Order: sequence, then C-alpha cells, then structure tokens
Amino acid sequence: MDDAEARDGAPSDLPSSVESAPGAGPSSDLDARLAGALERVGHATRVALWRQAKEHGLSPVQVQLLGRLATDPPVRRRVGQLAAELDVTAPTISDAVSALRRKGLVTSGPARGDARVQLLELTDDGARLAQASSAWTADVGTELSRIDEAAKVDALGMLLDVIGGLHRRGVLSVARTCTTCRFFRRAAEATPDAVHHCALLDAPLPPAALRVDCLEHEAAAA
Amino acid sequence: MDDAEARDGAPSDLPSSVESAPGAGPSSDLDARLAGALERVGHATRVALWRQAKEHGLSPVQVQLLGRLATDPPVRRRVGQLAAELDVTAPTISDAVSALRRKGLVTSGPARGDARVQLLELTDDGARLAQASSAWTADVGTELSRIDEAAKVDALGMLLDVIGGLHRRGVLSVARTCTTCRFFRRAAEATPDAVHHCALLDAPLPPAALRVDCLEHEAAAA
DNA sequence: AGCAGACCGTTAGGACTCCTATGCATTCTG
DNA sequence: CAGAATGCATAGGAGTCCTAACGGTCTGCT
Repeated sequence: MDDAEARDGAPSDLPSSVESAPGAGPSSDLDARLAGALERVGHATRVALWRQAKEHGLSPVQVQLLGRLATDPPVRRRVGQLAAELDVTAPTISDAVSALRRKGLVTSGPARGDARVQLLELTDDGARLAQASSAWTADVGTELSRIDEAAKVDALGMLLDVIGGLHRRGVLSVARTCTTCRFFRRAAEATPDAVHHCALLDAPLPPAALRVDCLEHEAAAA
Repeated sequence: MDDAEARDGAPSDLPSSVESAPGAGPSSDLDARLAGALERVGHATRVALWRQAKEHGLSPVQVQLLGRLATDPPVRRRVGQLAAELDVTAPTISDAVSALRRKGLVTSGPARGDARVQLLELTDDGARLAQASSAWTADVGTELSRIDEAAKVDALGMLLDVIGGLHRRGVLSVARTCTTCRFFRRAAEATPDAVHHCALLDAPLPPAALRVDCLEHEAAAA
C-alpha cells in the first residue's frame, strides 16, 4: 500500500533493530519496554480526554475539572488544590473555571472563614456532564474486564509503586494513594499472609483494595 | 497546614467515601482503580514531557518528534506517519517540523521516487538533543528497577493487551506492538510452556521480549 | 497521451492550553 | 498594627491543536 519508502533498507537486515541490549544490566531492557508501554497508554489517555472534551463542547482541562469536582463528598473545591492535582499553574485553572462558570456548569463563592478562597461547586448540569464525560474510565474499564484478575491486582500494586516514586521525584505534585498516606501501615514483607492496613479506617487493605485517589488521604512526611 | 477548610465535614464520616461498590460486578471496582492508576501515570508522562521540553528549549511535540526520529534505522521519517503515531493532524506536525528545521535539528528532502513526500532526518545536533531529552524513559526506568521482575513481565503483557484493545477501539491510531503484528504467532493457551513466536525474525518471543514499538511491525488485518 | 481524482504536505486562521509577571484582597506573624 | 505570606484574578505571549483551503505529484481510466 503505502510502504513505497517505508523501509528502504532491505527488510531482512534485522540485527540492527533488535532491541535487546545484552550487557546493559539485569532488566534495564525490560524496564525500558515497560516505560514505553506506560508512555503509550498515557498517550491514549490524552487522546481519549481530548475526544471526550470535543464531544461535549468542552476543553480538556474543563473535563478534568468536572471529574475532580464530582466526588461525592467534594473535597477538592479550591482553585489552588485543583491546580496542584493537575500539575498546572493557578491561572490555567482560573481561566478554565471562568469558562465553566460562563457555561453554567459550576458556581463559586467565598469560603466562610477565609474570604480569599473560592469554593467551587457543580451545578446540576455540571454534575450531569461530569458523569457523561468520564467515559475514559469506562472505556478502559471494559478493555480491562477481559484480563486475568490476579494479573490486574499485581499490576495495580506496581502502578501504585510507580506513582509513589514519581511523586517522590516531583513529577507528580499530588498523589493521593494509599502507599503515600500517613495512615498506611505496610504489611511486613517477611510474613506472606500479612495484609496492609489503614489506620484511619482501621480496616485491612488487601492488595486489590488499595486506593489510587483516596478522599481521606493525608500526606505521609511531616 | 492548609487544611483549614479542606474538610468541613467531620473527618470521621467515612462511609460515604468508601470506594467499594459491592454489587457492581465481579471486578469492575478493581478495573476502575486500575484505569485510574493508568490515567495518573499517563498524566505523569505528560508532565515529564513538558518538563523535558522546557529544559531543552523545545515544545512537547518537538521532543516527541526527535524521539521518534532517533531510532537506529529511521523508519518514521514522513510527516503523515508521525502525525498518525502521535494522533494529531498533519498541520500540527508540519508546524513543529518547520520549527525544528529553523533550529537546525532536522533536515528534510523529497523522497526519491515520490516527490510529494518529505523525508525527515536528524542533524547531529538533533540526534544529541534527542538523546538528552529522552529522560522520561530513564526516569521511570530507574523507578521501575526496584520492582520485582516477574511482576513487571506480567504487567508488560497486560499493558500490551490494553494497548491492543485501545488500538482496536480507535483510541490509538497506531500500535506497533507484537500482539497486533501480522508476524505474531500466539502460543496456544492450553500448553503452559509454549511461547509466542515471531514469524519475521523466526525467533521465540518470551513474555519479557514482547515489543512495544517494533520497527519491523506490520499491521495484522488485511 | 491526457485528464480526473486521490494523495502529501503546507499555509491560514481561530480556540484553547500553558506559562511568567503583575496586581489586589485577605490572612497570618512579629 | 505594619510587613510578609497566601489565594485568586488579569494581561500578554508562545505553543498546541483543530478545520479549511491550496498547490504539487502520483495513479488510473479512457
């Protein structure tokens, strides 16, 4: 079809493109692959977000804001908080919020007790739209439903470790995961059947129950 | 410190925020968590990309282009190809390419045999910068190096399945993974020790060797 | 041949995303 | 009760995206 110049070297000179780097360490090659796969999935999230936005006449940031505001007890209602979680500056959020306000999807008012902060709130229309535009999760969710349960539990644990590491490195400025929470009590590695524990809920945390975005999260380090 | 109004409900009214939805299906809750974690990691890729770009005086798309052009046998040298892989339109790439050309990081010329297409090529400076700005992979790579090997192999397989699914759904317009390649020979599920096989390389493909972005990839369906 | 139509890449113009820098109001601190 | 710090908004500019329209090139058809 269109492979006229897609490969101008002979298709059989494969060695140069074999990815394995034999002496580069125990699993650095695997790590690179895994990083590449994560990057690709991340790219997909971006595409899906953009698509959602266009479909509903919103912008990507606006969709993200609606999603963040839609939690049942709304804990993230301030411009500064939202900016931190999305890793953008306050002006970017401020802009998007005024657009949402103009569209009648959120309202805002000064917080009682501190007249500087604006507390945001979804309107009914906003809540409806937040519901409708959260389809990325559903989209990937159906894709995930086919996959082996145990593998997913393992993968979740790994991703939480990665997220924690990225937070420690300052790539993510906010990570509300169990593993970075001050209430998290890690099970001893030595005892195989031990399970993590949440000191706030005072409840066991089996690997499949670890949270990615816990509303009660409080940062670990003082 | 700044939790003045961060929770105005009593900190102990937890039930409403417990994420588990008991009757929502066997693992839909887990799937949602996993999707959330992937979304979060995806967000991190975006942040890291932006940071790389700023550090080297480039734009995000420009960094991505340098990375794509930096493979040893350069297979992606056309504007249209690059647009498809990054899931943007041709004008977006065209803009970024002229910026890179202006900065002396890439050169381009008409392909022999078809004067419509422009084949891009990195200059020495461009190759250097491509190397320097690929640190996301390294960054996550070091983060990954601490994690259990077997878990990573499983996770890689899962991510490849997800990428394949996203490609099938049209979220990703290009996926150069083994599992979507016409040369891929999947091992029979029944036989436990069987291993996948690549019909082009005529070589076995153990789970840890599956590629995310194979240069020899050719799409499966006709 | 020769012409229509498909294809590739560029240009033009507009909405949105981001940033830095600045300003104003409010709250905290000494 | 100043002075510093905090929280948000505004202004201006570079970059990311899109859709639409345009010339140059290849292909297929008669």
